[in-house]
Amino acid sequence: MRNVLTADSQCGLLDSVLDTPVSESSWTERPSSLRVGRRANPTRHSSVVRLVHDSGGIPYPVGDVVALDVETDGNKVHKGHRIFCFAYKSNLGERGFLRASKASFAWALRLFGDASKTIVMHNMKFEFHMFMAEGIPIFDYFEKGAKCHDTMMMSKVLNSTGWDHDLRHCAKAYLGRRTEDKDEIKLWLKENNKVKYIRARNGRKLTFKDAPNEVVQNRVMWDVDATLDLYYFFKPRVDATCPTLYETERELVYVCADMEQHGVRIDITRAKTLREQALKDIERIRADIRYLLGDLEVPRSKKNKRTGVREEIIEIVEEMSPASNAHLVAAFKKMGIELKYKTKPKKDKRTGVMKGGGSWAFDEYAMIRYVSPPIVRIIRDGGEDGWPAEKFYEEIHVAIEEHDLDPREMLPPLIIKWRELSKMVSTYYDNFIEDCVDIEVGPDGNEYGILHCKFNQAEAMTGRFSSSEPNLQNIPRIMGPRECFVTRKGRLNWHLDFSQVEMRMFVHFSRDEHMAAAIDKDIHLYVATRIYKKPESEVTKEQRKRAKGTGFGILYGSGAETQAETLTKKGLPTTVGESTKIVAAFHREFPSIKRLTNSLKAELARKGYIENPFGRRYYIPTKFGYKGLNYMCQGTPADLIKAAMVKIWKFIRATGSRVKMLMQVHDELVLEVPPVEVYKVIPATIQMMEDRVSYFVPITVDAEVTRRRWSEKQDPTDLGFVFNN
DNA sequence: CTGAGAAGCCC
DNA sequence: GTACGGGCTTCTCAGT
Repeated sequence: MRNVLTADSQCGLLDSVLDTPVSESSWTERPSSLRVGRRANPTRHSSVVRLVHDSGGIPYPVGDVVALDVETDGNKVHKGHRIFCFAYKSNLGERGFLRASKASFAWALRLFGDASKTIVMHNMKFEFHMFMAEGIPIFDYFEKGAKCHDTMMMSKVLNSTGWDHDLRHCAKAYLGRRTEDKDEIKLWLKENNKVKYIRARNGRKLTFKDAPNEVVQNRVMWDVDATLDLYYFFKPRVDATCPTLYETERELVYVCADMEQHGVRIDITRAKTLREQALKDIERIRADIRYLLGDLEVPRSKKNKRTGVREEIIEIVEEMSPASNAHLVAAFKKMGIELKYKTKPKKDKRTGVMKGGGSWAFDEYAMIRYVSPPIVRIIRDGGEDGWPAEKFYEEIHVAIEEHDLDPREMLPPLIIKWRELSKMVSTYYDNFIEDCVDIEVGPDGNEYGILHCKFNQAEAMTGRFSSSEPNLQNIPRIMGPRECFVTRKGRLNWHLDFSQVEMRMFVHFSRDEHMAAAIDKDIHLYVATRIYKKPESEVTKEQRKRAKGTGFGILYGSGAETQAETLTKKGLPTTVGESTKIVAAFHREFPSIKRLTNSLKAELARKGYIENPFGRRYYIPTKFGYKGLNYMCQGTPADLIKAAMVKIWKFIRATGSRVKMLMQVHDELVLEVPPVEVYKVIPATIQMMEDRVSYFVPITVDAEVTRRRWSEKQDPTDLGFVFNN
């Protein structure tokens, strides 16, 4: 195994670092609770790997560029995971490996506060969280001019359409590093986690912290080494192509870190109540289905290991699972429903290659086609309005009776409801209940907690954020989950959203005068008047819906077939012939769109990429040129809101405001505001988000406010707030 | 234990 | 000839 600490030492400073004696006490200060795979006395191999000890006198780097990386016992700071060691390497070749201790954090404090240093990290938001948990005031230092750089964000802005911006991929792609060394620690964990008695002894899975010193050191030194080299690789390229975009993303890391750290407040009791209710409903549906179906005979195929021949085994299933395709096939067959619809192959996101498809389909659209109109109507209405299970249930029974339908028609709607409910439980309620921290009991006796999610800056190709662990960007608009999101005590949550922003971008890039004139009214209605050549008063609701669907379809680059399918799925039965006509009419009325698409394709062919107004480049393979329009219309608002977030965050901090940013949902920003600050902050914020001059149509912001629950979002004027711009 | 496929939630 | 944009999570199943 290569020892990174003693390899290629380039200067005397390094030697002085390495010669620092390892004190016995520094190791006993924070003894690991574990001795797994570790030598009893680490000092014994200090002749092999010499350490910068953590008992004071840690050498401070002379080099002005310092790469930093931490190792932790988990990746959730709010769950108590902490740094157990970290490492650095400077541009002068100085390196060090530090165990977590008062002294080493004091060292880090000095470094982060040192405006003469450039600190380089890969995914620095993580380091920020971890060092802030140790008391290092990262945000204050930002304001005092400390410069932290993030090679992950550099990678992202240089290649927004790339997927992998983690250290492993960057080091491999840009530095030609071999990644086997980096994986050593993972392999160690994998091996040792397999050993049951080791896990049993500790009562938990092993983490990086449990790995032997050498393994940890090799890993963290590999990381800082790669990070530093990546910085020098990326820096000139960023400076040459997109310095402003990078600066926004870099500063935005602080904003995201702040949002993630603050978190949103959850009414845990409400989540528990809703969960219980959903489970009750599920139980009832389960019983009904059981009554309908009885036992199911489900064929299973297994390959014989020896012969390689497929064997069919019949499994008797008493309780079917609505998520199991095999169960559904058996259930439909038993009900005597002839299976008709198969799943379609889907494009692999990365390669664009068609994958999958060919199984029997049981998604909602397929289900709807198996039942008669009264049931379809209930499924549709119930879905749109978010009926409680009880009502849904009643309606189905009534419909069966009134229309004298075959009771077997109950199966599809019951499955749909079952899936919907279990989705609510496992994706939303369960996570709300389990992931909350800082739990407290409110004056109403309810339990409240804080939910921290991740906002990822380097995931979406267009430049949007994504959210995960848990994802706060896909909370259902109807039904229970939004009831669980509550304001903090003495705060209002303000939801500021860009109005019709994708459509506005559409108009901006196409320079369509007529659409521009209608954008502040009802754009979809206007499009309908043009497509159908009718005055507004004669446009039906359906026609408007079709026009709206067509607008989005074109924005997404879709053809007539998909349009027809999408509209039909949405309850507007449309043939391919009809949709072809509508799409043609759209292009006839708004020829600027075709021109725009073509010019973007031409730009792509010429340069190999297209670039949005913020300098974000999309390297799109030519065959995916149809995506260009969408990337521009989706990516531009993404950068617009990112820039606004940085401005707003700086404003909040500069004015000593107590406003906090809570979350971002693509075209919407949620701020937590003390009532006394509403007039000071909200108009200013809206102004920072809006842009009434740079675009062909003004970019405007709508505000809504929640006093208590997200599900009860209101118009601010209804609460007595009046803004006159 | 992992990966693929299906489903379903958001903008 | 080509075809609906961008995300995340959960569940099941089959083969490792």
